[in-house]
Amino acid sequence: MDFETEVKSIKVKRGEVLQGAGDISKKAFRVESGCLKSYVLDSSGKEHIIQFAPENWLISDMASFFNQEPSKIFIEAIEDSSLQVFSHDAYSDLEKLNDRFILEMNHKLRNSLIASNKRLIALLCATAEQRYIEFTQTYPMLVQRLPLKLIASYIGITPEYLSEIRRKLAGK
Amino acid sequence: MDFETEVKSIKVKRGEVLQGAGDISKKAFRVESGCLKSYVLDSSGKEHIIQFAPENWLISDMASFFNQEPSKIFIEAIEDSSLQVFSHDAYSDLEKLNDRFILEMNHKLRNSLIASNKRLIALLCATAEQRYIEFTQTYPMLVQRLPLKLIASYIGITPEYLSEIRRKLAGK
DNA sequence: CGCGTGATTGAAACCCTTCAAGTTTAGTGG
DNA sequence: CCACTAAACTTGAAGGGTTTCAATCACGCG
Repeated sequence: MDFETEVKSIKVKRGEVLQGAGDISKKAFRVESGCLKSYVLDSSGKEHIIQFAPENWLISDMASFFNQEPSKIFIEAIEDSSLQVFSHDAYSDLEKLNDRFILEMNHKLRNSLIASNKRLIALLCATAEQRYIEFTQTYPMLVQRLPLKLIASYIGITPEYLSEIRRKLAGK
Repeated sequence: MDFETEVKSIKVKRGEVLQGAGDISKKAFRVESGCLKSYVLDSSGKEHIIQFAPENWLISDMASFFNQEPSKIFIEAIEDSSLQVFSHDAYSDLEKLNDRFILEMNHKLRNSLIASNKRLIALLCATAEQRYIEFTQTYPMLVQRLPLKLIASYIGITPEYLSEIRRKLAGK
């Protein structure tokens, strides 16, 4: 069993849901082209975006994928996309057989954790306006590419308020 | 060079700062007894707690430790504590020499990432009251042990407002 | 005892949300 | 390629959650 046999490529259309809350995640995705999002729904049904995944990003519900417990996260295509799909079994095998794979995964996990903590700090420390500015600096491509609505959800505010922030910033 | 030679134990007093913002982190800590916190200061100088580390927890500024870049994070003892200290060099050596160590670290990183994402989701989705209730359920020991002020900082609100939440919850 | 730190309370102010309406933009089928 | 419709964006007013500030109270420790 080698790498090739375990990883397949698929194409999905915008709006397609690859994983729903309640599922036990059996798959992780690497985006070849297009863009995905992962999100949760709060108690009032509002969507909160956890992650965007444009080209070359990995996306999965780690809690569900690694611990094989029911997911609370949705993964959905926000553009027509082409994806590599990693099965949980393939991941386990690679982890057992391939030292270099583990070390690489180690570095990816680290970087994800650093990024996650950075976002946490922003939510704790920064105002909505500061978070928006930081987002535009960190992901300039995504600002062009994504609807305002999704960016608002990512930085933790309403689209209406982001609209107001933009107007204010434009006026400077 | 083996594990023992690289890890030493130290004792620190409450209030002692083990790492300051601006430092390049050369150390990670495992708490044997006592409790540490890590935190950042926002632009107005207010403290926001990233992590508590009671017995058996690891604490470090991962961004600085792994990437050897200047830290934005403070690490400070909130009780008299006894610590194991891991140097960055020791970590690098262990990573090169010891497969089992990498795999273990892999699992720890995963769990940290899952926890970090969980907290992110709480900040995005839940009200302050819900976050406080979740905190009391997740860390019942810490609720006893820590001053309200620190818990407020951790869940991202002011001590005054947490006080109000507590009164309201007690009234039920 | 008295001092300092932490907890509580209340009032005013602020950030952000909600709701509702109107305008623009983008996707789709004829 | 245009027309139609749905979706995205903007705007404003009202309201809620949270902060700020200031004052008071409780308490552990020297």
